[in-house]
Amino acid sequence: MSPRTEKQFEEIREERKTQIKEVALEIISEEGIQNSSISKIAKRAGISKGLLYNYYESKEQMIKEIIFDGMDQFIKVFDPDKDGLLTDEEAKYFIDELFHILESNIKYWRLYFSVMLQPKVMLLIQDRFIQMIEPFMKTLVSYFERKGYGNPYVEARMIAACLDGIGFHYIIDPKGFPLNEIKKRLYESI
Amino acid sequence: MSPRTEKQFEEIREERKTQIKEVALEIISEEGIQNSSISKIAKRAGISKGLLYNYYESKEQMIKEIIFDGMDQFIKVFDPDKDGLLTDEEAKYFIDELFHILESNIKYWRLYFSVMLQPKVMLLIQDRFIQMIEPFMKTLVSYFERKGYGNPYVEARMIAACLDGIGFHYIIDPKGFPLNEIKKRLYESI
Amino acid sequence: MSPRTEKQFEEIREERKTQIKEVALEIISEEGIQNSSISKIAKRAGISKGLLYNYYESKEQMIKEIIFDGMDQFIKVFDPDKDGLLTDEEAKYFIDELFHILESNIKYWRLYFSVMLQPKVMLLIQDRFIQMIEPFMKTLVSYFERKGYGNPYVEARMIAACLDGIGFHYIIDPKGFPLNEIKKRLYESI
Amino acid sequence: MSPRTEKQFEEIREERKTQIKEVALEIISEEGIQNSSISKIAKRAGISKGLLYNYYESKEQMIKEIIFDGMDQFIKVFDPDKDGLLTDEEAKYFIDELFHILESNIKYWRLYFSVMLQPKVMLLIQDRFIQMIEPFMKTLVSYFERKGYGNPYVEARMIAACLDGIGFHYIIDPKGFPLNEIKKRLYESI
DNA sequence: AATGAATGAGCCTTCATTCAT
DNA sequence: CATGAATGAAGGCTCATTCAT
Repeated sequence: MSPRTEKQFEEIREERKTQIKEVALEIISEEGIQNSSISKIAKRAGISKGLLYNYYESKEQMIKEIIFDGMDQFIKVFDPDKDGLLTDEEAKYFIDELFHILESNIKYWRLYFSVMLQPKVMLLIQDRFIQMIEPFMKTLVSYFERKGYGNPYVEARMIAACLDGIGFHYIIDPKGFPLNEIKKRLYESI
Repeated sequence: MSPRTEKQFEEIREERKTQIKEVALEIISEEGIQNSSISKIAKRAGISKGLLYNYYESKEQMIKEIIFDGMDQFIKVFDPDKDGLLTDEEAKYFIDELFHILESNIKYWRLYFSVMLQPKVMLLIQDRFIQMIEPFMKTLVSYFERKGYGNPYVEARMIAACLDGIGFHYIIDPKGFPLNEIKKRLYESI
Repeated sequence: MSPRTEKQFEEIREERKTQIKEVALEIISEEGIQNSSISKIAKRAGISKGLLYNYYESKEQMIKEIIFDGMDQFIKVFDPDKDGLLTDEEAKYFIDELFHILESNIKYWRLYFSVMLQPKVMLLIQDRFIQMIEPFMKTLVSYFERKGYGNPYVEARMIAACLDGIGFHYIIDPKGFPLNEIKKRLYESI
Repeated sequence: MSPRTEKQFEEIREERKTQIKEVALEIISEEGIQNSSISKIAKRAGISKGLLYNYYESKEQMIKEIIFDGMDQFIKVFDPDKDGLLTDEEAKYFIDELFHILESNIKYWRLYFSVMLQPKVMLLIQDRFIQMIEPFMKTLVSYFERKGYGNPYVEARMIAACLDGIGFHYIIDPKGFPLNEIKKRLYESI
């Protein structure tokens, strides 16, 4: 049994952090950011408050990391080859994936919308957010350009808004919202 | 000095309530419901915390009243003759008005989205909300039925989601979002 | 119609004050001193808070007056001819009257015991209280002296304590406490 | 430094809880339940308000625990062999003990009387109180029955009331009240 | 690495009292 | 005499964060 290398420690640390984030996201999605106390999170994660602060310097930081994780996931599915060109196939793939993420991760999206509505919190993640959203918009615009739309920029903002609207309505009413039909309906629009 | 008449008191009350509601809405739109403390609201309104409770029996009640005010405004502009039939003209009028309200009342819409995301707050207004949204959806569905859409219900949910998405994007980025172009773009879709 | 004399004004004032005191005592006996806000009292008395302060300079003063009123009532029935001599007849009369006061004025006695338990409040009424209780005790002692008791002072303190105990138990459990039988039982002891 | 063991934490908790209860009882006995704020208690105990809530989930709970502690003490001394039969010897022992408890724990008895007078607080402890007082009364009644009293129930209520009266007068005036003589006087009555 | 006791600022709310009218 | 709007201090409670062990 050789002593654990630094890398192994790092891995263990990351695993722990991920576990904590999962618990935190769960609680936040159940009760909102403000009602999710560090105490609750630590307790459900099975660790002490003190230890939690060993992993995250503050509640704010922890939430930031959770949000960033979600963003990363989003970036992965959009324009996967990062060539800035969205083929028809990639567009369909993107929508499929987006709806998949939405469905499989309601908790995250509740947090996402919550954060967007709190300017003070938004400030914390703004840079990263823009960094995520910009290539997305550019690619979309160029996509609609190639499709020959009169005002591709407006079209891009329109589709982006609609996608958020769909996400919003889905998380508000996950059982009632006809997510699949909406997805099919979307195929026709793009 | 004779005491103030009942009418004078009534006037004072109305003015104060309105003033408080305005300040509260402003702060809520800046910081979210949870971060808007009674202290902050009272301070910005230039009154004591105690006085606020002279006008609203609780923070909850205050928020409820603010939300209801906004709902009333919304109800007024949709299907104004309340016949359940949305003519093409009325549809256009509705969109115009909706965008107008949106533009002139960003603060309220921030509150609206905040509320939607907080089940606890939603509970407070659920009844009134359903009462507002149901005829809206019914009318929309019948509108798309008459237009010959294959799945009018999905179409209605789609448009509702998109409208919310547009609102959402607008309040997040009021300066950058091309509201007018989006409006025109919407005319074509309906 | 001659203008009201000062005396008449004084009478009206006294009537009002009495009415307020009655309401106050009622509320206090229902909810305790602390939970009886000036607002509630004024509202139930049908006047404004401001006016109440016209009659009493503070809540404390008002309560003081209510307590003093009760004491006066008590003094009246004990040794009515104020000769310091308690005849057997007067003793019986006193007990009768005491039990009558107790029964007909539970509200007051709740307040009385409450006040006795709050040293800070007691301080306010101490002087008057001693002034009331001293002749009572003296008379009692001399009564038991004449009866030939070995330790008349102890006997007096004993009976005084028991009377308070009876009052206490009665107000705690007015329906269950056998007040009449206890009264008869008392006749035998004196 | 290794973290504290569970046992160490338990010890700290026990000590703190006891310390808090002592201070709370002291303040309550000085100012009554309603005037004893958590602030005052925490301040005199030399801890922060927040910490108090680490030990008691509410002011109510804290008071409940304090009251129950006192009740337990009382139950111990009455009819110690729990056979429901009070011998003459046990009766004397009980009185001795009762007076001893009274003398050594004035603060608690102030609380006891306070609680009796506050229906809201009484509700919290009613069950436990009845459970305590019922066997006491039953035993008393049967005691007087065996002694051949005409109305043993009335006699029991009478003695109970007198005992409370004595307690009441003692806590109101601990220095002046002739507790020892009263005790001797009581021996004769039973 | 790990614990949870401890802090302190802040939250919502209540209420005796004052004061312009 | 009469009103109730307005104040300000205090009350019960919560919670992110720190720290001795």
